[in-house]
Amino acid sequence: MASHDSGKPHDHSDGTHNDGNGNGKHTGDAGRALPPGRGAATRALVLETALASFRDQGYERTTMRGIAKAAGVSLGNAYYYFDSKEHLVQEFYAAIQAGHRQRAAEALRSPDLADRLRRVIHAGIDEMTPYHSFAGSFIKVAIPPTAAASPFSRESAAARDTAVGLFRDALEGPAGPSGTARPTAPGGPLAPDLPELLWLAYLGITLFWVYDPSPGQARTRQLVDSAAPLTARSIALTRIPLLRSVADDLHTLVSELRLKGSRR
Amino acid sequence: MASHDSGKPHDHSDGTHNDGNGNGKHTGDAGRALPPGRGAATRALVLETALASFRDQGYERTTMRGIAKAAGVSLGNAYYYFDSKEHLVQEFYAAIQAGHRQRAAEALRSPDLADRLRRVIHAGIDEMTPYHSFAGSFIKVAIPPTAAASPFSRESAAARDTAVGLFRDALEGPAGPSGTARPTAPGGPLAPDLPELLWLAYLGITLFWVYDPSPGQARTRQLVDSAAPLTARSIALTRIPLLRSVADDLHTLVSELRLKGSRR
DNA sequence: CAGGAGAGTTGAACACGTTCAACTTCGGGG
DNA sequence: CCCCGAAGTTGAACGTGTTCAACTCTCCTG
Repeated sequence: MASHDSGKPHDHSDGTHNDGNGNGKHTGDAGRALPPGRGAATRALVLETALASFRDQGYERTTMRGIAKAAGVSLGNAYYYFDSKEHLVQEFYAAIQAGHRQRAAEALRSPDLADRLRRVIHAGIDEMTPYHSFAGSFIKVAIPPTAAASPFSRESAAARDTAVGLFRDALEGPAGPSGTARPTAPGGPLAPDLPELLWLAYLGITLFWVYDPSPGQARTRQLVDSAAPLTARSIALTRIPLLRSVADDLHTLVSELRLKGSRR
Repeated sequence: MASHDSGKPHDHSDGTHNDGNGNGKHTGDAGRALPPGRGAATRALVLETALASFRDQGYERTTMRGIAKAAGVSLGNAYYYFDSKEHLVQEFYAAIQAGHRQRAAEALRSPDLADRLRRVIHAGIDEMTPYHSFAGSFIKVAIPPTAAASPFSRESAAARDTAVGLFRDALEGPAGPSGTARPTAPGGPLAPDLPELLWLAYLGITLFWVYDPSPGQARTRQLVDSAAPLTARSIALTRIPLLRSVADDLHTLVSELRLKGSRR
């Protein structure tokens, strides 16, 4: 059932890809509310209400009826903009990831690869920390491979690309004075795959974090501190046959998973 | 709410641990139906019906009302024996794990550690394979750390111990002719933790399997074939400082996770 | 044999996520 | 000025997991 993907609100122009502007997330605040879609304000209102509810009630206790009521719209209206509660969670992830990107900006300027990795990952954990108590319920929505909120889903493609790009930047390091070549770009036979592999490892760390019962998730922090320099060192050693073959296996795997993700 | 854990059916003797017989899972078939608890037959009936429904409809499409109807009992009666749909899934996991244990028996007789590991893990995948298409929804129930069906939950303690024991057996290898010392028991500084670590790795492989889109999950099979000998080799190398420190980190982590699991 | 305590069982009822046919609003063409 | 179609909006209704007060049955006690 429901094999056709809808994308309800702005779905004019049947077959085309809707590249132009269509996806007007939210207008500035509440100023001009006409050209970018009259319902954009409503959409933004519902979304903000939902995110706030997620923030201080968690996933389970957040109710579609509650969101609608708090936003002052009808239940059905919330569903007009978001196909499901799960899609709301997807937006939640997107928001977190935008925050991650922002927090990580400074870390990317470090000259040392291990340091960049370490700080980028810590930045992600910083961003997620307020939600740790709800993480268990949130991850439930993201885990099923067929879920829209899955990191591998087609719906998450944009967020995924941004996240992978973040690790690409971390690998490449800061650009020198204008025109200078990057000093620390790591080479190696599987360099093109590294951003995605690091992102995958980051997902693993996130899973670890979800289960981490230590106060303030200190153990996750420690894991990051240990793993970052080790990873940086390993990257320099990908020429060694043993590591090389493991990396090749991982590469093939990631390719297949990517295939799966783009299908749905 | 509902902070008190019930364990409804056979809950006589308030404070004691209920060690004697209490947990009569199912009587033989339908013969004598008196001493082991009059409702044991009903419980078994509901459970079997539920497992069958899981098997050929998956988790989502299986309905508590559907189970009750198919079993010929009322909805509330099903809830009398199983606190929630999730607890039914937990029994499902237990059943799979029992099947795993059985399938793995032969593999444990191999004299080579890598071979034992490989075959034990393959046996587990064999057991799960019929459910791969539903695995996404099943794992959703097991992922939240607070879930009863979580591998780390107190409710899963028995199943967890059995699974860890399976890997302990795989590590120790077959006993020689009666009275002979085991030939291949691996030593090393963190030997006591190895069973649990292997079980943890097995969970990771299971997660991989859930996401594996390759036909027949061939890639998971290949991963197992690659990882098993590599793991066996690594176990012999735990004296090397680098691996040793990683192992120590993992040890502390596992200890903390175990704490978390026993709380709830 | 009467009584009763507890296991076993029932179906109504609740809150939730989701769907849907109908209604309202709005902008532009006749 | 009216009207039309699309965007936006509404609340009822469906099926779900779960809870609960009440009922029946069984067996033991007196």
